[in-house]
Amino acid sequence: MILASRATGSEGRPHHQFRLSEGCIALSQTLADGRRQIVDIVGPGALVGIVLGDKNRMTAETLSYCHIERQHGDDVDKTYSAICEAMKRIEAHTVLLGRKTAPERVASAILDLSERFSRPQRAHFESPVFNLYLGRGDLADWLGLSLETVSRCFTRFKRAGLIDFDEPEIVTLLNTPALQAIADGAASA
Amino acid sequence: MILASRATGSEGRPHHQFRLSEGCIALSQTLADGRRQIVDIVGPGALVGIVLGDKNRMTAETLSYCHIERQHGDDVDKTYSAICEAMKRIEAHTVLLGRKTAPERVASAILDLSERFSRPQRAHFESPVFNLYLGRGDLADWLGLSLETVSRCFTRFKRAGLIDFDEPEIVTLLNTPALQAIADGAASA
DNA sequence: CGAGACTTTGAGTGTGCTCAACAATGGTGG
DNA sequence: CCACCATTGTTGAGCACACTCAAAGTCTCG
Repeated sequence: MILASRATGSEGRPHHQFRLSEGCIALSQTLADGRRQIVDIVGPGALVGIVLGDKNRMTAETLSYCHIERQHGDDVDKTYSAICEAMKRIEAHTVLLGRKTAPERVASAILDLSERFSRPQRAHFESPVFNLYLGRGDLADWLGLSLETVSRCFTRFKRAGLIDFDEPEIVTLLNTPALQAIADGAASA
Repeated sequence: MILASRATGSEGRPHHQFRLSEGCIALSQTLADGRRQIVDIVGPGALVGIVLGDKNRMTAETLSYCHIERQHGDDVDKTYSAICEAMKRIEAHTVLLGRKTAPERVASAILDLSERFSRPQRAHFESPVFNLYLGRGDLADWLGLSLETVSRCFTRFKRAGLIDFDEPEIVTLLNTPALQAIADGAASA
């Protein structure tokens, strides 16, 4: 499912924004020969169409059922803090893409998505379980890797007892600190 | 030379911004083991310290003599369009880091910097000459490559007659369309 | 049951990295 | 002025990580 990608004009501030209240959206760009890069994964609470000028053509793709609410643009403080969040995400992702190894990228992605999409836990002692809305191919296009490399990292983490999954999209975190160490580049693999 | 990296608090909009009127600044982040990623290169006209919350610790480093002016934060439209520009830059850079090859990255960087830092041309027929404010190492940290790879790409472009330089920081564009084709992934090398 | 989409796994290759030596430049002090 | 050192850039050899190509397995859906 493809959403209209332009929510605002080329300059000036937009008159209203759209807030994603539920679901998951991928914003991506594609090179001439088909190489695709997912620039941001938008989760609940984030604004959609923040700075979509007309220079950068961006494709927005829903990865689940989504619910979007209109938010008035004159609530400047809310808009500003949402932009802050988007900036921080993309800045962190820049470091990931420029300087992290494949396992580090996958670990970072798992932790990031788990924080943003984990289901409410039933008991405090249960391991966090969450739904990757992205398939292996989408993860690859987000993390700047190939599909196969992503898959290999997942099985590696599974064999190492850091995560578990039966269906490839439903992941259980078994050892969050170890994953965090890998994501930060402090552990080997 | 290191600037103070926080120009705004953690949330809400800042009361004033700083506009770079002259010079060049690199914004970077560093991993625990020293790997560095330059997240953005700020040129004349751009805002400094846009979304520097306290979560993402960002280092700002001047690469030349700089002149910075205060700009009032209540000029919302100006601020907003500057944020737009910053977003577009970092989004394009995300594609570069995630999906482009080394020569494509270097060609993109040369073109980007030439647009933002080229000296006024004396005659219309002269080839554009500009100053890379970044050294090879900084370019590497910006483009997610190693210093040596950046250097090799430069000499490759030089040998191919696409650019020229005697001092490694002062570059002349000899064949902009060919560079553009490489940057876009439409030409082999 | 077969078609299609997605994932996993393997084998081999290549791009870009690491390690290393050398050259060019500029600043400092004898 | 030149020797000395630090810094930066260039170039080469070899390697490794991640990619490409390929095949087989799983699941859903018609």
